[in-house]
Amino acid sequence: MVNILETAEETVAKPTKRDQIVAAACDLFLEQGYEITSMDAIAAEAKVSKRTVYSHFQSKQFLFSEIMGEMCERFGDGTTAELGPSPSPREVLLQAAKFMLVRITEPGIQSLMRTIIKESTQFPEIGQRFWEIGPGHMWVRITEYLREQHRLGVLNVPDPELSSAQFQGLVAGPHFLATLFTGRSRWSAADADRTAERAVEIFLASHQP
Amino acid sequence: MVNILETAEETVAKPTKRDQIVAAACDLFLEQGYEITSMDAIAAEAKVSKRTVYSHFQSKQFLFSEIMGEMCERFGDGTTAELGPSPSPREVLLQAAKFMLVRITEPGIQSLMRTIIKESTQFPEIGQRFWEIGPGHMWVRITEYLREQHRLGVLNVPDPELSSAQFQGLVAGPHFLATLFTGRSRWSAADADRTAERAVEIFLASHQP
DNA sequence: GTCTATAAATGGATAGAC
DNA sequence: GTCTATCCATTTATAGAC
Repeated sequence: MVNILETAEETVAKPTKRDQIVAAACDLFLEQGYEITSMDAIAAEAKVSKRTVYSHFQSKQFLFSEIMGEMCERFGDGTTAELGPSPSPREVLLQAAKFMLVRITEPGIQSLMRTIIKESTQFPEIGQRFWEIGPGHMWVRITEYLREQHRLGVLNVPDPELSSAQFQGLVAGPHFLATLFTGRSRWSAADADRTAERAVEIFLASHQP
Repeated sequence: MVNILETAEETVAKPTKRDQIVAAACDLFLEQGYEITSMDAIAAEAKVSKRTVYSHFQSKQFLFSEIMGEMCERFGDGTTAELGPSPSPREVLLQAAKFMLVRITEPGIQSLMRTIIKESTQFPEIGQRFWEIGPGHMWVRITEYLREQHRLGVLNVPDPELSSAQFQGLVAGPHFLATLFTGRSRWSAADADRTAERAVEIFLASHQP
């Protein structure tokens, strides 16, 4: 029911048929997954004939890939901000942790991640793309940041790649694992700040020089 | 191609038709997921007519639910061992961490988890069951253990539920996150021991009284 | 229990008119 | 670009013989 993807330009003007199709497909794919969602259902939801869908998107696979790719890009926006420069590692990591948690706890994003994980065996390029833009990108950036802090002697991080992954696990774990299997977690967006702070505390306490 | 589920009783005797069906369905469901796998394919893989499949399992949903439930049970075996009593929290947590990593890095289990995540919107009871038997069970046990250690003054764990989840994230994160999206991780089963040790170190360093 | 054959429904994709 | 109507392949599930 949540529509993440909206055409940026001129949301005021009445939506074109294509927009309607994209919105409908977006909702249904995220809600049900690729296989279950039929082109009939998309056409119906978009209040458009099935032929119109096919005149805009040559196939179901193409439509799905197009939409998911676009959503990955949208998801990536905002993760490009630099990590620091900031006075203390505590501030930098806290900012990163909070950013991750904001992202992870958005309902739309949860559906997106779930759908990508679901279909990543059939559409590996989508999983890869999301990884590179989202968690993978964050992992690389934190890795580089930690490596630098280690070099400067501010932190003790002999294996920055592993530490970076552990940081991500520490931050995201509580909100993530249960959600994947049961659909809900003990912690919600309201707990995000506290979770972030606790994660950073734990991480820093064990990486002092 | 990996068959996790095998009938425990009399694996020596020649497999019954039912066994063949179960084995085939197991393979195909884990490999392709619920929707894509057809009853035709299962019958073919089991070298049995489709009618025979239906005489053993009343529907595709039933077959899937039955098999996944059974695999959850098998997965749960071994997680029931007690946490401790052991001299040091380090030993107990290390044992738990290694156990988790052994489980997580098994190829068969990865397929299982992936399939459960995929189908947990359609079959929520399966996701729930797996959670309760697997990660959720571990989470509860570690929570209780940490609560007790806090009470005894051995560790400082003001919020055992959160700490338990963080411990899981710390241990599983590196092997888990990338695998879900890209299908492979930078760390493999060979790194498991080191990952476990590092996770326990980090956790303990930040929970000293 | 097991098979071949088939029913009944659905889904992806297209034809051709407007 | 858009629509109605339709083709064709596939899929779940069942009938009835052995």
